[in-house]
Amino acid sequence: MNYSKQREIIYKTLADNVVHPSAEYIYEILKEADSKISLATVYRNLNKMASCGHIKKIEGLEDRAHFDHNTFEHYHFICQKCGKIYDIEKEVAPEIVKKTQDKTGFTINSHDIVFHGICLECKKKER
Amino acid sequence: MNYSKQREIIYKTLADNVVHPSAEYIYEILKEADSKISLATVYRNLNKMASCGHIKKIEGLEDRAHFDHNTFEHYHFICQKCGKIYDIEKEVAPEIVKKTQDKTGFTINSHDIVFHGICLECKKKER
DNA sequence: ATGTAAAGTGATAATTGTTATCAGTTTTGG
DNA sequence: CCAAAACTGATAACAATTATCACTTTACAT
Repeated sequence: MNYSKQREIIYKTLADNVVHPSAEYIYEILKEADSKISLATVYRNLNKMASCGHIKKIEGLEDRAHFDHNTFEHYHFICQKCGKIYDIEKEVAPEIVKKTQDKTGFTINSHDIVFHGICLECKKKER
Repeated sequence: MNYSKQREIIYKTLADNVVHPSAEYIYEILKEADSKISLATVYRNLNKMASCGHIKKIEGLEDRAHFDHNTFEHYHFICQKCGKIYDIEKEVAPEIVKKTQDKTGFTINSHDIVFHGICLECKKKER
């Protein structure tokens, strides 16, 4: 994989964002910063970085995919009210890979956990 | 929700299938059995049944959604070789909801776990 | 430095899974 | 049996993502 200026700014934009942005969102941010980048380039590079493990692709949330520069093993929570995505630490499911491999005999290369519910902020607002 | 013949055969087709079919797959099976059903009807009814909890929608696998008539809480494993989807029992992640709620203060309404890897059958073939 | 092959880009067309629309049909309860 | 609500098939529309392609950059051997 060769170096590319575009890939670099895409990664930086991803890493600087506290949120877990979608491809479109990153594209909009870069457009505002008057970069002449193409949406296709954003998709291309996010996918490329995801498939080589440099970033993480979060699928199965709504309709769009989101990306995460945090490659530590962790999970995600999406608020059904505000749509915000939160990180959940892996300790909530200890030894889940070992247990599943032992039980099934399958080889597990990766796993994803997504929680749906209402976040604290939205719970406070509800009252 | 009114009765409909189409919904009934869609549910039967889903329940009779060991696999976790997609909407398209169910549509093909019904077409072969010379039903004049429409693809839109298949989608409509799968989604309707999913949202009332009669069946389960499995999202975030590849690009298409899959459906499961097994509504017991359980997880899924998708084989990266053959694409087959297997059920994983919930015991691999005990108390995951309670732990996550305690840790975050969020309210969790649902959660999904998807494993990716190689199933036993494909592992045997590899040798 | 320079030439060349491989990799990357922007612009946009194409694809794909899914949903919306709508005129006509079926179901339901009084 | 009748009206209102729900449902259907056919197909258009949609939205996210990917493919295409002519052109530009990058890497690196000479």
